[in-house]
Amino acid sequence: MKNKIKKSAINLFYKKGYFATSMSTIAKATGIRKSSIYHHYSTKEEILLDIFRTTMNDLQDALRTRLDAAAGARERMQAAIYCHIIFHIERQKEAIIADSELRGLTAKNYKEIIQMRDDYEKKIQRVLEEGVAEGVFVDLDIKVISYAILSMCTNVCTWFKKSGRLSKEDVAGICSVFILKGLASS
Amino acid sequence: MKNKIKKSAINLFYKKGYFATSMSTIAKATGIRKSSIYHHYSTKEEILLDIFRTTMNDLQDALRTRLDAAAGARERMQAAIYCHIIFHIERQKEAIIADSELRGLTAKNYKEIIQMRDDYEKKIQRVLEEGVAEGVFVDLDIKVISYAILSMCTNVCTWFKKSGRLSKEDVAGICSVFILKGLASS
DNA sequence: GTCTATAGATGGATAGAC
DNA sequence: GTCTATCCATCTATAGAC
Repeated sequence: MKNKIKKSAINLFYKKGYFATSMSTIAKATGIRKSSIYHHYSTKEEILLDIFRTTMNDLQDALRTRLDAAAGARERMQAAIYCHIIFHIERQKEAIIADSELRGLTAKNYKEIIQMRDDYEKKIQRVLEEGVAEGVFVDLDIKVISYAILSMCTNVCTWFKKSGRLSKEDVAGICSVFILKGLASS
Repeated sequence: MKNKIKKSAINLFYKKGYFATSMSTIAKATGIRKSSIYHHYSTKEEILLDIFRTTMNDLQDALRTRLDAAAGARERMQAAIYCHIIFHIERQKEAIIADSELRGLTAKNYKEIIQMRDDYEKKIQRVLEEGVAEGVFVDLDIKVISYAILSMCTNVCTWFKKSGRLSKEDVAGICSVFILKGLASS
């Protein structure tokens, strides 16, 4: 049941946003009364936090697995781009929530999630540093470029349409070629 | 006074988000009672719409001016990147609102703003097409690459810090070099 | 573990005096 | 053009029965 509530919340937060979604709407979508939700979650924010934790953890795990399986900065960057984009398409709803509902978290929870996001960014920045050290990437501003890459790959979840012209692998391929060309030292 | 209300709303929508901001909070920040707001705006949504219209119009105007002053696809793309990034830093608060509060608009207003955004995107896509036709840009997926470029340039407003290491021109320069390198045919 | 009922606060918006 | 006062809906959350 806890999972049914979470799924309803994901759909509603995705469609209407966190603050525009009420506990009674979540309850209705789940098929129970709103007071019953409080048996599983003590506050509305806890539902949001649960979604954040799951999403961020799964994203971290996916990246770790893909990075470990690749050798050399160029291949590792390509693996990271594919992984990030495909995750943000497959988990489109949660990705949009994780990307736009940070303001729904109070200080303590906010810090926890920001920490996870920072760790993730640092992994990408390390791959960029490796590439510069290996001489396969041109010398660049690691911070700005890492934000640029993550922004364009994250934002895919806002415009990608499953019924559209391109598959998720197509999009990952197009972005990957563009980014790696921009990074290349030669 | 209408402008004072708008400025308070911009600060609050930026800090807390549209749905988490109440009319009474806007009134308090403006130094009037909430009923007085309704003499200037008939609904809360109208305040948001006013912010959207102003921001989008100013952005459109800025791009038009900069594009008209540049010749050749490469220079025109560079002008667009600088223009877009510097606008999103100088008007950081409004840019974040315009980028994240679309769900606060009801159907009719939503369509109006989406139309403006689409027009803007098409201008960027036209520059990409020019570049491919001129042979200065590699043959690429215009739609995906235009979204990629706009995503990374728009998102600058979420991480840029005025007290930070880099000026807005620095950031525009770094992104511009990266993007133009990724686009170049040679 | 879900229910009915309700507390207690706050939301957007309006009426009418000045 | 701003004020006081208020309407009515809805919000998050809790109490206590079953």
